Formats: sequence, C-alpha cells, structure tokens
Amino acid sequence: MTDSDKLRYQIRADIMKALAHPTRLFILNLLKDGEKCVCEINEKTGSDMSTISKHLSLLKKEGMIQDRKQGNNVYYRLKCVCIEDFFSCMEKVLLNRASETRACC
Amino acid sequence: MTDSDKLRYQIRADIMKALAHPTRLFILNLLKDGEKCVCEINEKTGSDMSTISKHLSLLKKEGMIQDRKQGNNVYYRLKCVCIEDFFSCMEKVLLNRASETRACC
DNA sequence: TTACTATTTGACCAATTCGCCAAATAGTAT
DNA sequence: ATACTATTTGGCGAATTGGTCAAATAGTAA
Repeated sequence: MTDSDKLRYQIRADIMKALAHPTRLFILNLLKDGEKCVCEINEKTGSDMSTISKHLSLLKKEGMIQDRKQGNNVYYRLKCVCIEDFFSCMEKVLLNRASETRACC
Repeated sequence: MTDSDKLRYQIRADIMKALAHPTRLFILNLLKDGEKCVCEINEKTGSDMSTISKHLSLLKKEGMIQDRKQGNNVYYRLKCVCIEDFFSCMEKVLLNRASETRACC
C-alpha cells in the first residue's frame, strides 16, 4: 500500500466507521422518512441526549446528514439519498450469508 | 429502539465494522480482481503477516470473503460480488461531500 | 522421523470508541 | 434582565480494537 493508497482508504474507512454503530444506523433509517428534530430522534432511540448528539455530530462530520436550526430545535436530514444504497448492500450481504451460496446478487 | 431493533441494527453494524478499516478495504479491493493467496495480500499491504491474518479472519467471520487451502497456501476470494456495491456507495458519498449539494445521486 | 514454509492464534500493550454526567451554549419567553 | 428549553461539549472511566511478538498449527519435502 502506497502512502496515497493509505490516505485514500483511510477516508473511505472513516465513512464506513460512521455507519458502524447500531444507533447511527437506526438514526439514518429514521431520517429516510424525512427530516427529524433531535428530540424526536432521542425519543425513538431512548438513549441519553448527549449520546445522540455525539452520534449526530459524527454523521454530520462524515457527510451523511445535514442540520438546520429553527427556534430551540435542530432538525437533521439525510444529505444524500444514496445512503439508502448502503442499506440495500447490507441486506444483500445478509441474504448471501444466510444462503451460503456464492452466486448471490 | 426495541430489543429486536437493537439486535437487527447490531448485526448490520457488525458488517459495517468489518469494512471500517483501511487495510480491510484495501484487501477487498484486491480481491475484486480474483482469488489471492495470503502471501500475495501480505506482500501488497506491507503489514505484519499476523495482522493481515486477523483482518482476513474478521472479513471471513462477517461473510465478506471465503477461503480455500491448497498445499501450504490459503487462498481468499470475495464471497459475494455485491461487496463492490459498497465501494460505489462510498464514492457517491465522497462526490456528494465534495460538491456539498443535496441533489447528488 | 526432522526440517521447512505458510498461516493462525494467544498474550499483551497502546489507541480508539462509547456512554454517562455535568457544564456550557443558544434560543425563546416573561 | 431572569428563567426556561433544546442541544452541544468536555471530561472521565469502561470496553473494544489494532498491532507486535512469540508460540502453535498444518502442510510439504527430504
């Protein structure tokens, strides 16, 4: 691996890291249905508010979501519809794992 | 999040975790071109053999790759072509991030 | 059998990630 | 101005992950 490869793959790994947490996947799935306020997200996950806030800030940093402030509330939305592609990719891997055949998709 | 949601998203997060490392992404990319021996993978990454072996075993555990032993060598291959989808998803996110527009893909 | 090669595994330490708590910030309302 | 609400940030300890070394394993060759 050259140094340029290292950087290239590190950037991509950071994107995958942002997806590598159950709560963050849950949040992204919530946002597929449209913009949500932090308090709504918090309510549906049942985690501590500060924990959710940190998950949101990581997702934002990695370019998965965008935010908008209105009054006391902050609303988050997917930045890119293509994020749903990740979910369909995951489902394929799971299906493949279940069937244990090589010709899968 | 219900308990069943938790399990469901944990399983998916584990798949993403397997992809959340630059060396593992590099390995998967290598295997796109076909089966490779551990020694070949090791040579191209330049990491310690035991480190590579652990990366391979994680990728195998998560259902991304399969192995085959022949003589002294172990050959690994992608278990599912759809893994390439993850790469194209990542490229879309990167493009989107670069353009900073919402209508991306 | 012994020696050799390729790969995996276990132990250990360093670095990172996670979640909780308390404090800080930014906006609204009185 | 003060009080209140929503959200973010910083600190800290626990848990997980990553890399290195040495030892173990499995196969081949002599």
